[in-house]
Order: sequence, then structure tokens, then C-alpha cells
Amino acid sequence: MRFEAITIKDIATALGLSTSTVSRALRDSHEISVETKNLVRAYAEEHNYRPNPIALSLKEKRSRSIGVVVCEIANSFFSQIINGIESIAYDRGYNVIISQSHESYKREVIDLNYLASRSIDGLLISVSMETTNFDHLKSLHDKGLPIVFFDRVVDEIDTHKVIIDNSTGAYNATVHLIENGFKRIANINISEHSFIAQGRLSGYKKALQDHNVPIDEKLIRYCEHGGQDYAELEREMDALFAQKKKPDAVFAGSDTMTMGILRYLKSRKMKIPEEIALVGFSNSENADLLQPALTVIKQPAFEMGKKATELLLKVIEAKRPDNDFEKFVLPSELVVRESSEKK
Amino acid sequence: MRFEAITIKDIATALGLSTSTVSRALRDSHEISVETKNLVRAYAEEHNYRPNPIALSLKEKRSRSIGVVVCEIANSFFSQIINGIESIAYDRGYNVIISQSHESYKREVIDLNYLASRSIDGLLISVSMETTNFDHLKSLHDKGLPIVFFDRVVDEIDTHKVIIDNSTGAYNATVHLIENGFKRIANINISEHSFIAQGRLSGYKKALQDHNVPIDEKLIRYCEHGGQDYAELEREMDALFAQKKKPDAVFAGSDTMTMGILRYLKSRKMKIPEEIALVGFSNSENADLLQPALTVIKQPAFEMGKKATELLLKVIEAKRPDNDFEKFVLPSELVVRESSEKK
DNA sequence: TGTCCACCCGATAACGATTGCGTAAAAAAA
DNA sequence: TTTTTTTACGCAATCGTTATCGGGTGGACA
Repeated sequence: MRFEAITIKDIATALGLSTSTVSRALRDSHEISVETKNLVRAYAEEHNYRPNPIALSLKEKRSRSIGVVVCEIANSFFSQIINGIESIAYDRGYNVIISQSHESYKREVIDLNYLASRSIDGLLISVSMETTNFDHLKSLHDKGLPIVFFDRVVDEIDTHKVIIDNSTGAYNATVHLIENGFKRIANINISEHSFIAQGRLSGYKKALQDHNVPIDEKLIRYCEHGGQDYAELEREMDALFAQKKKPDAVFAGSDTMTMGILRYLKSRKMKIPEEIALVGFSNSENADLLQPALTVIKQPAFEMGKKATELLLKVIEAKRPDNDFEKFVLPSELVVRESSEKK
Repeated sequence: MRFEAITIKDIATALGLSTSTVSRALRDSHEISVETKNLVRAYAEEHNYRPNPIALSLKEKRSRSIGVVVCEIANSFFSQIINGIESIAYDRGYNVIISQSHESYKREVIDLNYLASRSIDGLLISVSMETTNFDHLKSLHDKGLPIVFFDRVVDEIDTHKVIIDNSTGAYNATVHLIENGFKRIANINISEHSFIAQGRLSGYKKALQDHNVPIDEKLIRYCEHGGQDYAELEREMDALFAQKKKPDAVFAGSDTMTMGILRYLKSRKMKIPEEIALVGFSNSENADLLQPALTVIKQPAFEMGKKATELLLKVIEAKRPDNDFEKFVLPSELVVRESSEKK
């Protein structure tokens, strides 16, 4: 069972012309007479002719498709980014091939091999939390594959990057907690190696210092799997509360972790924000409906996807290599709700 | 800037063989001697040769990619379905091209044209809420494009379909509300024309009849845009509560609507479930964290995606057309929580 | 010694589209 | 009228791969 479309050859045969003439007529070449052009166009229109993109790809050595690798599409932040990516890509006639790493390095390597073998023209990627070795990306980049990083970027590879101002986002959230009277603010972060965690940690620490709140390293914890693994999150939280001097607020470093921590606190019957306040990064549309309504740091995910795609297409469509790469930093927004109410 | 890969011709030149021999050696043809095969394989391995999928597509007249059309990927239900689709597709070497209709008929038509022009081998689609004319789908189907419908199916087109048992799901939810003492149960549903809404409505009505609760048509309302348009939802809810005999429970017909109704009730300071109970279809992972924790009808989204993909690949890879189409009905699960607690 | 048949391998065409080059006929210039 | 130019189109190569066909070499057998 196959789906057969009309080809340029069919038109040529039907009209008693050569394929070259038909091709040129459709591309409005000056070498073709007006009558022939009209004839061909009318026939093509009538039979709903569409050039075969695969044949074009083969000839032009470009597939007009871009690969996207994220950890999880069932995560508001990333699905909003993908919406941004698609909004640009479709307008520009590009195809988007999405794959998920599920935060696994192994899966990321497989995805990349797959995408490379599908001859994508460029790659948009937010690396998995497990990824500490970047050879798979370097090798593709060295071979000339245009890459743009977003959110979780790789500093060692020189290309465009689009990131959130993690440091300022974390700073604002922490300051907000301090100003609301919280003193022992824990920071549960994603994988320590990650670029993101480092930025968020620095903002957190700076906020404490600026407000003369002592930094307690025991209040800083990491989840290698970024909350995907609830058991891991539970272990870290247990450890946090096993200490003598317990935290009075938690600042969570990712969407999944924010929800996981909320689940943890509720399961332990802790009152939020009376016993413990909670602020976290989250792009959930429904943070206001939670119990309690959650104070979140919201990221401009859609814009991030748009910007990254624009940059990628610029590289793909550049005539000559341009090594003048940019790093775009987008601001985040603190949305204050019940979970961080004044003590 | 282009990304050049090694071809069979390169191998042939390097080894002093013809392209035919290299091709056959790599495909393990019996016509090639063991020594030559080893030679070719070693060279291919060393230089990381990957057959060019575009050239293969052109030759085989198949792109090994399938199109997926959903309304919104930022919806847990659909992103879980997509995970199911990908889990099968990747294993079988198929590429998944996702596009979103955003519940717009116009956008759906554009998406479909786009996908068809990208020469997909098959299509998985859950039609938009706005879609009442199916000519665009029929025409593709008539041309021989394999299609499998999931969730929101089109009865008039004869092909495989994978659906939820909407009727039983709605029945169970309604019975649950009745058994918990609720008598005036409103049903806010998605677009009236839709297959889904009809199934859910019938289950709702049957539950009422079976328990001798009178059916009040004034308690049944529809949102054409399925909750995507909050203002519309608000109008319907306002109308519902403007009646003399107000409802004491609401049964919501989709994920987005469930969240929208919760937002509406909370903004009107109505106490759930004391003043009004709420049960809705939802695949959100965080329904337990909401205020109140939500009783939901959860659908086996991942399995739905898997099943639909398996069926589609069966059609695509069939040697001869098989008109023996199946309609798979998957069960839903009622997860009882606070929002529907006994009166 | 001649015939036949495996065994291996190469040349070629095809998939659909574009494009450089060649060329017949018509038009313009001489 | 002859020469040159222009117009309008066809031929063939190309992209990477595979299938079809055809052919050369060597051994087995009569």
C-alpha cells in the first residue's frame, strides 16, 4: 500500500515536454515561454503537484529538517520551548524531529546518532542531566553540523547558546524568601556538574551574602537525576530534615523537583508555608491551582525556543562559516503566591 | 557550512571496487566473497559509514517517517501519547514528525498538507475540536496514505482506530458521584460534534438513568474550544450557575477543561467538594497536589500511542492492502481523591 | 579438449528534481 | 540574402543507493 504522488515526469509526459522544461516552467525561468509556463502551471495546479522533498534533499544535500533533543516533552518547560521552535521552523519550511533523552546519557548518544543518520541540517539540544562527556556533540560539531544549545548548554563547544539568567532568577527567589522572614533556606538543585545548577547556586549564595544570611553548605543538596527519580529526591530531602538545624524554606532548582518536593512535604504533613516555605523553578500552567498555590520562577520558554531556532537557521543558511557566536540570556520572572507567604 | 558524510562511492574508490559490490557486501549478499565483505565492512566501520536515508527514501519510495497531529503537545495526555508513539517508532526505525493543530481546523489542514508534502509513510491523528469536515483526511486516505486515528476518531473513514472507552469512563465517574451523595451533576463537555463528547455524554446519562437520577439537559453544556478558550468556559460555567437549581457536582470532559473549571470554582471561592464536587478527565501527573486533590479519570495514554503506532506500522509495512480494520477500545481508570468526597 | 556452471564482480538504470550545455528555429541585424 | 542573436526547449549528468543484467574466471565433467 503506497501513496503515489504526481511527479515532474508525469507532467512532462502528459504535456509532451521534457522534464527540464517543466521544472524550469515551475520555477518561473526566463528561458521558458509564457504559454508553456501557463500550460505547465495549470496542469500542475490541477493535479496538485508538489515537488518531492526527498529528491530535493538528495540533490541539494540538505533535508530541511532540524533535530531537537530534550529530556522530556511531557514537561511544561520543554513543551513550551518546542512550541517556540515549531513556530519559527514551520514558517521557514523546516521540519522538526523531536527526540527525548529521558535524562539518560546513553539515550542521548543514541538519539544523536539517529538524528545524524537522518541527515538533519542542524541540531537544537538541551543536554541530559547525566551528560558529563561531550565527545558525541563535539564530534558532530567538528564535522560541521550546526548546533545551537538552549537551557542546558555546553560551555566547551563554541556555538550559539540561549540561556535563562539562572543566577538572577535564583537571586530574586532567595531574596524574596529572605524578605519574607525565612532564614534557613535550603537549595535543592539538579546535577551538580550542570551549567544550570552552578548559575542557580551562585545566585542563591549571592542573595544570602548580600543579606548577611550565613551560607550553610548542609542546606545545599543535589539530585543527579533532577527529580525524575523520586526515590533520589526523597533521600536528599530526608537527609535535609535529619539535620539538627532544619530548614524553614526550600528553593527548588527545576520543574520536576519543585513538584516532587511539594509531594514530599505534603506526604510528611508539613504545613506550607507555616512550617516550611517553597519556591521553585516551574513553568506549569497550573501552579496557582496547587495546594498551596506555588510561588514559582517562570522562564520564557516559548521565546527561548524561538530565539534558539532563529539562531540555528541563521547558521544553517549562512553562505560562509561565521565564528561570531552569541550567548543570549533571557530573564526569568518571579510569580509570588501562597507557598512563600510572610512568616 | 555543510555536514558531509562518507558514501558508498567513497568506499568503492578507496578499495578499488564498484559501488554495486560495496552495496552488496554491506547488505551481506551471497554473491560477494567473504574476503571482500570483510574488507568492505572493516573500512565502513572504521570510517563510520551510515547509508544516506534520503537516497534510500528516494529509491524505496518511503521516507520511514510518520506524521503525528495532535492539538497540543503541552497537554499531559497528548505528550504521554507521543511518548508511546516514539517508543515504538524509534525501535522500528521510524522518524516521528509532530505537528500541532492548536484545536484549529485551518491549522490542521495546513499541517496535513505540510506532512503530505514531506512524504510521510503514514499518519497518526487525533482531530482538532473544530474539525467537522473531513475531506482533507478523506482525500489523503483515498490516495492511499495509511492513517490510524486515536482518541478523537473519524467514524466515516474506514481504518484502524484506537480509543478510550469514553462511555464507561464517564459512567464510572458519574456513578461514583451519585454514590457519594451528589444529585445534580453537571456535565461540561468538549465540542458537541465530537465523537468523544458523545461517548462521554452517553455514559453520564446511562449512570443517571441506572440510578434513577433525573437527567436535566440544563446541566449539560459544551465548550467548542474544549477549554483552550477560558472565556468560553467561563461563560458556560456562569450560565450553569445562573440557574435556579444549581449543580452540586461537575463532571469535566477533558484535561484542559478540568483545570479550567477548577480555576473557575476557586476564583468564585466555592468550596470543593462541600459546595460543589469536581471530577474530570485528566492525565496530569500532579492531580494529587492540587487544591483540592482531584478525582480524575485517567486514560492509558502511553498505551494508546503504542497501540496506534503498532497498527499504523502494520498497515504501512503490509504487502497487500488489508481492509480488515480494527477498533481498539482501552479502559480508563477512576482515581478517587478529595474533590469528590462524600457529602 | 570442449562444455557447463558456480562464483564474483562490474556496468547501468532507476528513484525525482535541478542545471549546465547544446541546438534548432525564429527573429534581428548586416 | 546572409549572418548573428535571441528564444525556447531537450539532453544528460548529478545526488546516494540498490536491482537487474551481463561477463569473466576457474573448476568439474564428459
